[in-house]
Amino acid sequence: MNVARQRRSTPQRRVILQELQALESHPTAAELFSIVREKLPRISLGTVYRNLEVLCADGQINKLELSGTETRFDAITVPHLHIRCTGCSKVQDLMDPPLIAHSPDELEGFQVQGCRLEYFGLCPDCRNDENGAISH
Amino acid sequence: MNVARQRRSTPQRRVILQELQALESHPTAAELFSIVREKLPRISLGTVYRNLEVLCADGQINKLELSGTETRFDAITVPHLHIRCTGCSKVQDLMDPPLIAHSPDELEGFQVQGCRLEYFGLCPDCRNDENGAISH
DNA sequence: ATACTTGCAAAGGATTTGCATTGGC
DNA sequence: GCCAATGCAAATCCTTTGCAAGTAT
Repeated sequence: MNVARQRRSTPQRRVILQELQALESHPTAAELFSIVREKLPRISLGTVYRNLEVLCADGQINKLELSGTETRFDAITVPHLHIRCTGCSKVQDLMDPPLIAHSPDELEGFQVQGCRLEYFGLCPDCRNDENGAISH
Repeated sequence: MNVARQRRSTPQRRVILQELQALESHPTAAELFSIVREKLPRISLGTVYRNLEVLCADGQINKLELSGTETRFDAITVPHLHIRCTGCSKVQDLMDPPLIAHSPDELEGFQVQGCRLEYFGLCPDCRNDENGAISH
């Protein structure tokens, strides 16, 4: 069994949470690292990863494991859907999703724990780029 | 612009596709590598990755980029949903999904290309293990 | 004082890539 | 013969981990 470890309040953990809450974006660990480093120049990337893990475990933030990209994090605790840009990889909350997925308790023998519904496409900026010139 | 490269038919490419089509599972590149190696002992993992990429580009197989795990591949070209076991990471097709996600053409400024709906939970085997003893 | 946290560096795992060689066409 | 494809190994990218030192409680 998992013995619940008691948490300590450290400047690192506080700043990481605070910066994440201040962002409306969904940064990767590396992005958050460079933001937090402005406040705490000596912080290490490992500490960021460890604290993101702890904050997730405590339910203060969410880990977004979207398709095929780096893990991203957000501080919004209410369930919501995301759309990811296939051009620039930006992830945005969907405020007005076309449908909300629901999870039955059981599916074909599986005990269902949840589901993930994620849209992807080109964000407004990348649509313009496509119209413009650059192809990949 | 992408100049379409002409494809050659190699034993490696043929066996990779054939073995993937013969599987009802959704193997990772590494799993497929060890299966294919029984037929072609000298094949390298890099070749498997490169061919999976090519076969995807040609629409003969699909890449499954599910939450936070390794990329998996399947040879089923009709759209369908998946459920992933959070215990053993097995991925199974959902033959009778509780809902089918649909994609509008546009969402909040994004040009929608598609969406992914994925369930996760404990597969029958892992449910038994939980009831048994082991906790992580 | 205890034991959770940190910084640092090294290790890990998945995937990609450089390069000389092989082999479809 | 040309150039795509291969095998091999090294490189890359993201993430985790070991460890000694630091610090919240």
